[in-house]
Amino acid sequence: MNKILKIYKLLYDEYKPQGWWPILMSNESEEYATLYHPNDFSYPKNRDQRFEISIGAILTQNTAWKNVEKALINLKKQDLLNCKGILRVNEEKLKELIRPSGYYNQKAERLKIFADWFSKLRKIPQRNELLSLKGIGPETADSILLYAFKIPSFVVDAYTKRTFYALGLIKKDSKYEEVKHLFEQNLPKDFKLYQEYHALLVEHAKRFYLKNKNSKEDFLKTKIHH
DNA sequence: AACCAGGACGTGA
DNA sequence: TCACGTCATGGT
Repeated sequence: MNKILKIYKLLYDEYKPQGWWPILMSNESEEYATLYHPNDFSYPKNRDQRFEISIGAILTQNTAWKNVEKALINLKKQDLLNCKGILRVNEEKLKELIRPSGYYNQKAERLKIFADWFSKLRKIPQRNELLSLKGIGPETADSILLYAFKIPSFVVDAYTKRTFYALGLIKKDSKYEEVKHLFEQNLPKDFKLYQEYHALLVEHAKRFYLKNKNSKEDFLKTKIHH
């Protein structure tokens, strides 16, 4: 078994399935929260849910999910968490609603641009189409493809790089596409596996590779060799 | 009370 | 191509 797949199995055995992507739900008392759904890999119910996941991917750029959740709830309460809603609301109002997620000036503009593109979307998007939109870089594009459209496109984030650099599997200055290829060339092309692997790496890195606070020794270091 | 979070873009060399 | 500054709120 190759090392990349072995690491996945070690992570999967260590942590519970993570159930990304978190979706906005309301409980009995009509309070909203984003919830994870372990072992649920069903295709997004409808167009609105694919849109919600995409918007979340944009809003979470360099931002803690808790802050994104606040923004999503603000939009939902105004019935604006859908393509038409984002197109309808005026940009200043949009800025106000997504303010908790940070960078709200640029993110508001980018949500508008994305909603405009999404409204004309009639087929599965290509990666290059997404990358051509202002505000969507490689990680956001891959997140949208993988979680909103269930296309096996591996997501590489800062946590992934930190962990794999610590394990000696990539260089510190490895490019996004290099790391992406490393995973995709060593894994079966399975969107469920890609989703779970990415989420598990985030969970692992939060425990062992928080910036400037890597106190504990990564258990993977000893186990990946035998 | 600094430091950082599930990045991306514009600029200058 | 690429290093660097910028964008911004909220949690620890």
